[in-house]
Amino acid sequence: MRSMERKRSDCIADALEGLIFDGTFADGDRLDEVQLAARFSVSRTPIREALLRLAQSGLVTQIPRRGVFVRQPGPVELIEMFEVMAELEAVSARLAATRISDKALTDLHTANDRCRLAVEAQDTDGYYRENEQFHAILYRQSGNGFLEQECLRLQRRLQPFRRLQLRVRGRMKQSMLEHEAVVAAIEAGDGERAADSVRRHVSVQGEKFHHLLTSLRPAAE
Amino acid sequence: MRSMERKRSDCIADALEGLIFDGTFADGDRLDEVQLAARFSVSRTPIREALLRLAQSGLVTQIPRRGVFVRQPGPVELIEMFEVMAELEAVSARLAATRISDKALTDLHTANDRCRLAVEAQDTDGYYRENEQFHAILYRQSGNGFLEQECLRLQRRLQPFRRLQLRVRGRMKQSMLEHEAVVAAIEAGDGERAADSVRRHVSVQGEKFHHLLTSLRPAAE
DNA sequence: TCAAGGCCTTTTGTATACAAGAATGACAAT
DNA sequence: ATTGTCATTCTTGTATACAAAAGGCCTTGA
Repeated sequence: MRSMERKRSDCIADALEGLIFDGTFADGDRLDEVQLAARFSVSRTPIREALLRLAQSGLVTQIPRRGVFVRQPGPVELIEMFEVMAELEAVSARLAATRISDKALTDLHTANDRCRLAVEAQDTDGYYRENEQFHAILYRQSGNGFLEQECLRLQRRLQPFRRLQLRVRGRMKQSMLEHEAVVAAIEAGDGERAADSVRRHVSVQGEKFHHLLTSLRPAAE
Repeated sequence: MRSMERKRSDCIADALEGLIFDGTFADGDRLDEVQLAARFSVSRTPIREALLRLAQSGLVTQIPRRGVFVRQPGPVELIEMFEVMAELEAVSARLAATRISDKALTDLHTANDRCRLAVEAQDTDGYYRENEQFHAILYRQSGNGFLEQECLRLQRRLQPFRRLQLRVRGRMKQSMLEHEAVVAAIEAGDGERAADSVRRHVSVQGEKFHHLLTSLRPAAE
């Protein structure tokens, strides 16, 4: 197995991602290299490499000779991202419907059962985790490794927002029902129906989130 | 407008991309930092930043404490990438069919006309350029800026391979016919038909490329 | 008082210096 | 002869030093 050790800059990048996600750094904040260097007790070099990675994944924008700034997607961009996520996942499901293995199908059922348990226990974090697992199986069973990676990438980017919308009352239960529809379609080997189910499932997330946004900021521009 | 100046490391990243695409650096080659620094007459720092960017976009893999190595996608991964490209473009077309503006529709016709001229002139490079323009209009008219960016990103990654498959005899003419079908569907506002046309159009590219690959290496593993 | 220009500070971008890990080669022991 | 171990060396990862550019602030002139 090849070296699993990660560079300091990678750890820092992950840490910064977390700090952005949990709101420590808000949208528009400038990330000062020397401050961060002090905070992590390293020199500017690994900080810069970490920031470069974040810039590539779109979490920050890098304005030459000015600095890097946190860049949270606005409402419009978020809706766009959810739309793309929905389509990517729909493709995954369509492909998975015909390519899925028997074992993976049972895994899918298992994941869904765990989701149900989490719903009954009102365990939002648990539901979030098992839900991710459910979707990850679909990505994997698309039989397209590249598609799988792209799905995971976007899912990761949308993570904090997906999490938020789960807080909407009754959302978890509804989400479960949508899962059932997806599983049924996959089990029937009906690619188009699976795609539609998943697309709707993810689109709803985007809509819920949008609703949440507008209700939180009634007088925003 | 915000600063258009690019850092040296960005230029180097672009240059390295070119060197990888044109085969100067073959698959598996190690990219030595000091050699590259000498070649570009800079220090290791901007080289490292450039390599980091390439690693993020997947052109090279970075093995900690070992170095970075050129990583061209193998046949399997290429097919996977073309499949995803086809689906992304299909989504673009489906959305564009209902969202496209009148002006963009005429632009689409114009781009297609230019493609036709290039075909008649047997101008492969010209066709490639105008074809790109044609597709770019579709991305843009999806009305989803994020989707547009993702399409452009993947298109860029597949660029050298798309170019290759155009060399197949009669491919340009067939490609033109497929374009016509796409335009017709878009004009009719039929999203599903547009999506199917585009999906087929791009899938064919992948298949042609695959055929080209296997014919070039008849005894490969 | 306000505006314009220049200096100074602050911060990024690049170069170099240093440290630590990995590969390679030699040498010894079985 | 082969294998294992140690040391040397080469390369990457990190720290620091230096340069250049952007922004702020003060001064000065109208």
